[in-house]
Amino acid sequence: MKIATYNVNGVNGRLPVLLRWLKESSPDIACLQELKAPQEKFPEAAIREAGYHAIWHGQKSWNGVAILSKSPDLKENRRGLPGDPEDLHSRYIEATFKGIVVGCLYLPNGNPYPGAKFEYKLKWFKRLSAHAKKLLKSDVPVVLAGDYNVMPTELDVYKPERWVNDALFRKEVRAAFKTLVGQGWTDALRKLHPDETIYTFWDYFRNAYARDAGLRIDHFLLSKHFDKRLVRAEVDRHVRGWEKTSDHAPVWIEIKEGKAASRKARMVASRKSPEVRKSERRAQ
DNA sequence: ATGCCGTGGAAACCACGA
Repeated sequence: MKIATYNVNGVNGRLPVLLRWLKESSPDIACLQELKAPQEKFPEAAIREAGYHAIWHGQKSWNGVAILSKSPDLKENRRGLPGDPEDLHSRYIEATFKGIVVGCLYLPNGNPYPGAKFEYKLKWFKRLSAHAKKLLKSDVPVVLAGDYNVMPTELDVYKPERWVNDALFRKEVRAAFKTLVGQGWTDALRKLHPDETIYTFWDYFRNAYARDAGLRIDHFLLSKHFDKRLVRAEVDRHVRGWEKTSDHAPVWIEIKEGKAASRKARMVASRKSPEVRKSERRAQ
């Protein structure tokens, strides 16, 4: 099973590139970020034509996340993170697919530092960590994929010293990422490529892609259920070289369909919720 | 390394991204 994440930077402006990549890469699941489109302007028909079902949470002008799936067996769990009803940004959508929970996230950029946007980023990070902890506790296989807007270590930045006071690399943000991973998550790309320089983003200017002046900010965090199921983790970096392309490249993982996990998934899927049990007891 | 490019939306410029 192939699961991808791609910050498209405008789903309508990027549609030809997105469709070209979907056809070439053919992921089973694709998490998209930065749709930059209101709910009703998501290009659902074109994406269906390309063979994908979709759930999405749009927003006028900015943000916006979607999960695409070849199979119709994709059930939305939630949109938005719990913990702040005032937060109206479309930055999180979550679904269950074949017994796997897939969280698609677009963590706030946080610049400039210091400032309100940076504080918002840290708060959003805390809410993500709280939710991630609950997901781990549920003991269902979970994939948290998306644009985290964090370079976790110096290996993930072409020139670390230039980024120390940037919201993507500030020590508070790196610490937040470390705390999150410390709950028991696996950084899939790093697990399979421990010492490699890997980038997922290259700035549009200063010829950044040609100079390979990149950042690794798009990540896959996996629950322990995937420890023996993760087969590959790669960046489709050539896509960053296409005409009219996003400043991010797609990132993807390949996982084995493991029998144990399937049994587990079936068990979880058939488990009755406490509410259902309660109402059944009442009915007796 | 300062938004130099790119996107979207509203109004021929501005907000925002990383």
